[in-house]
This record gives sequence, C-alpha cells and structure tokens, in this order.
Amino acid sequence: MKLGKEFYINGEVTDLAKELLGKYLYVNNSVLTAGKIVETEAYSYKEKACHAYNNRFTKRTSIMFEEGGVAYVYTCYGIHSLFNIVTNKKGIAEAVLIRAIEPMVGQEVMKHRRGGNSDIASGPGKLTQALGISKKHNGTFLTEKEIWIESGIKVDDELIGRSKRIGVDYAEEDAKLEWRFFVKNSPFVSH
DNA sequence: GCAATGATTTACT
DNA sequence: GTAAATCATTGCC
Repeated sequence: MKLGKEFYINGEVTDLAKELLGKYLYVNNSVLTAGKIVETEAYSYKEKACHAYNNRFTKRTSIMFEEGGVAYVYTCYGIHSLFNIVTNKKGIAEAVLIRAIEPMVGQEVMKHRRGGNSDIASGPGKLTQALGISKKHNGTFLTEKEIWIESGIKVDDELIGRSKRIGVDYAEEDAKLEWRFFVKNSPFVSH
C-alpha cells in the first residue's frame, strides 16, 4: 500500500528513518523497478551535517523546507545523485537519505544500468543509478506515480542496527550522532 | 568570476 | 588499506 503524505509529515525525522526500513521504494520511469529499504540516515536543520543547517536557505536546500513527502535529489562529488525524502511540515528542513535497498523488481534492468555489476544498490549513489533517479526528480511528490514508497514487512527492533552516519566527519560534534539505521545481517547494506 | 570541497564509488597496492 | 575520478554548489572576491 502506497504511503500517504501524512506519513512524511508526522513524527521525528529519526523515527521516520527507522520506520522506513523494510518498506519498498518504487520508481516507474518507463520501466518499473523497486527494492526493500535496508539502510537510511536522518538529517535535520538542527545539526551541522545537514545542507540546511541553521536554516541555511539556498537554491539547493530550498526543497528541504517544503512540506514532507517530496524527493530531494542532489549531486555529490560531481558524479553521484543522492536520493532523500523530505519530512516534516513546511518550513522545517529535515530529510531521510536512502542509502541502500535490496533489489526486488526489475533486477535485470537495474543490473544493466549498473554496467552489469551484480552489486546493484548497496550505497546511496549506486541505488539512484540502479533505479534511474537523477536530479530531474528533485521535487517529485512521492504521492504521485513516478516515485513512491509502499509499506512492507515490519523489521523487528532487534534486527535494526544503529551507528554514526557515513562521510560526515566534518560535522564536528554532530558527526557523533547515531542517526544511521540499517537492517542487521543484510548483505545489501553499504560497504 | 574563481577557488574550495564534498551525505561516493571504484580500482588499485 | 589508500587514492583518483570529477563537477555542481557554495561562498567569497
């Protein structure tokens, strides 16, 4: 069942990041592809690792201030597109980064998009490549029919791992926040 | 206009 | 384990 807007608007961003584990991410751009979310990270205007830290409002971050339920896609290291889900109410800049999925639908297409590599979506840049997500999806409503989330299996609390976020060492004390969530023992989380 | 720098991946030693 | 690839965004001049 497709998640409605209310899911993205209510609740703490860290709780949402955790709840997204086990749900299904669908992308339909000419071909339908989907996977189970197995790794996420939370970002908030309250901490330094976030692009919109301290309500920093630029052309890029403006999308994070929108109402929850839209996609925030941006380019990292000039090469990779990273896919985030904007959460919370309009004016509150928070988002969940999707870091890894377990391929479920359209695996052959995803593998082909990844250059035949069987390591399909174990990382934020890999996942967008496999699903065909690019910057043109920035601002896409997840309540529409191009990208959406469906409720999946509930991941048992005991199977949810928690750690510091990846690649945010520059964020000083906020780099220590344990805002990364992943499914324990899953071979599909990032390396 | 210009220089600095990543919410990464890949290939190599 | 380490390093190169590679460019949009940002902030400052």
